[in-house]
Amino acid sequence: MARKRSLDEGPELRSAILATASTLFYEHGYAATSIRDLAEAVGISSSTMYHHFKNKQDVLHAIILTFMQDFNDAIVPVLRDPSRPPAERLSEAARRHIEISDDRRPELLTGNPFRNALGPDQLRQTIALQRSYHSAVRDTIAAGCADGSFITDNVTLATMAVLDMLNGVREWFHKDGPLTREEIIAHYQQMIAKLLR
Amino acid sequence: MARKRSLDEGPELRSAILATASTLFYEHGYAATSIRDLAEAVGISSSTMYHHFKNKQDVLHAIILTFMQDFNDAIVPVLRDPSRPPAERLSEAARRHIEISDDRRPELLTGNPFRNALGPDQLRQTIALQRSYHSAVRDTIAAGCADGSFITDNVTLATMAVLDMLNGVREWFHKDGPLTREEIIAHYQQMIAKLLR
DNA sequence: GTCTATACGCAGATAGAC
DNA sequence: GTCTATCTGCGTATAGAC
Repeated sequence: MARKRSLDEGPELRSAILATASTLFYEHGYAATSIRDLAEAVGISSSTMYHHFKNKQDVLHAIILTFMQDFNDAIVPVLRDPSRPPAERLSEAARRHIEISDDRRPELLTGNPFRNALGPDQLRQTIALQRSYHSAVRDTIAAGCADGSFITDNVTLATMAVLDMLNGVREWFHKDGPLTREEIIAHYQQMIAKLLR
Repeated sequence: MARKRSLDEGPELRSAILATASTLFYEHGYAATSIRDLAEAVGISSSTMYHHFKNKQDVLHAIILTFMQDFNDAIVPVLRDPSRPPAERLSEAARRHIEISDDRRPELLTGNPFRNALGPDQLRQTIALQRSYHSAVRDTIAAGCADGSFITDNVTLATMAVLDMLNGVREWFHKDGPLTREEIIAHYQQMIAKLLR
């Protein structure tokens, strides 16, 4: 477990810490992962951790913030692209949502224990990012209703249903399962279309 | 926080411990909740905890097991009732799923950190219970496809989509929000019907 | 920038009085 | 059946050498 690191990987050390930390947090939780566990898994001493991060909370915050920003950067522009019809935008967003949350599974640290481990400002920041993503999805569904391509009794609930469906995938999908990720994406795109028609 | 308990509530003490523990675990996580935190919140000493439970892990296991058994007992018979058509069974199951997971929100302790805190046998038990619920939903959807009341390209994925939709509700629903729980249930029943048509 | 050594408190769990 | 007192190890975080 505690391999020695080569001396020239200094610049990438911060990223390595974040990658390892996200896996440990995802698997065992924030409180159950000690700085010593993390340092050992990375192959450094625990004091070196404190040279790169102020404290354990900041490691968590960096993981969550980076991921959510990347997530939004990859999907919100698609949803907000006025040159494409809403149905197409939502379908492409669904693909990316599934892909990113699968590819970077351990970085998606949600639930009360993670939320409550953040400081007040850090929490506000993540809530704002989540809200901006939710709004983009909601606005796209509303736009589809406005132009007649979608039908739903309640835009807010349809938004939550779609998001929860998409978020669920990474909880049960395994790449060695009976269906490829591409197949799952295609089926989910169809199910979302059905839900909104 | 640390009120003294009256001396005659001995028989209910175990339940009180479980109720308080589920809230603390749900809010802060398993590892972040110490036996001392729990004892203080209940109003007893930490050693009294060990008189009622072998260790902290067994408190978690008792919460999860009790909830999952109650959940299955309340819903699986509905799904397996041969006297009702599949669509009606699924709709009633959706109602109960939303109601129970809202009413007993803190007892639904899911995710890797909770799973990995259980012992191997305890984990097997919870997986078996989850599987039997999933199978009941899946079989109901398959039965609806067989008799022509449901249409779906993939029964397994439709099952997961429905379950993830339903599980999502308790994450964002608050009783002081714009919609009542009844309204949400009705909309979700409709969305599920649409998804399977 | 990384290490060893360490401060200091809190964790799970137990002993034994009442 | 509940308590006070306590064991022992591990937690976060820091000091200070190299």
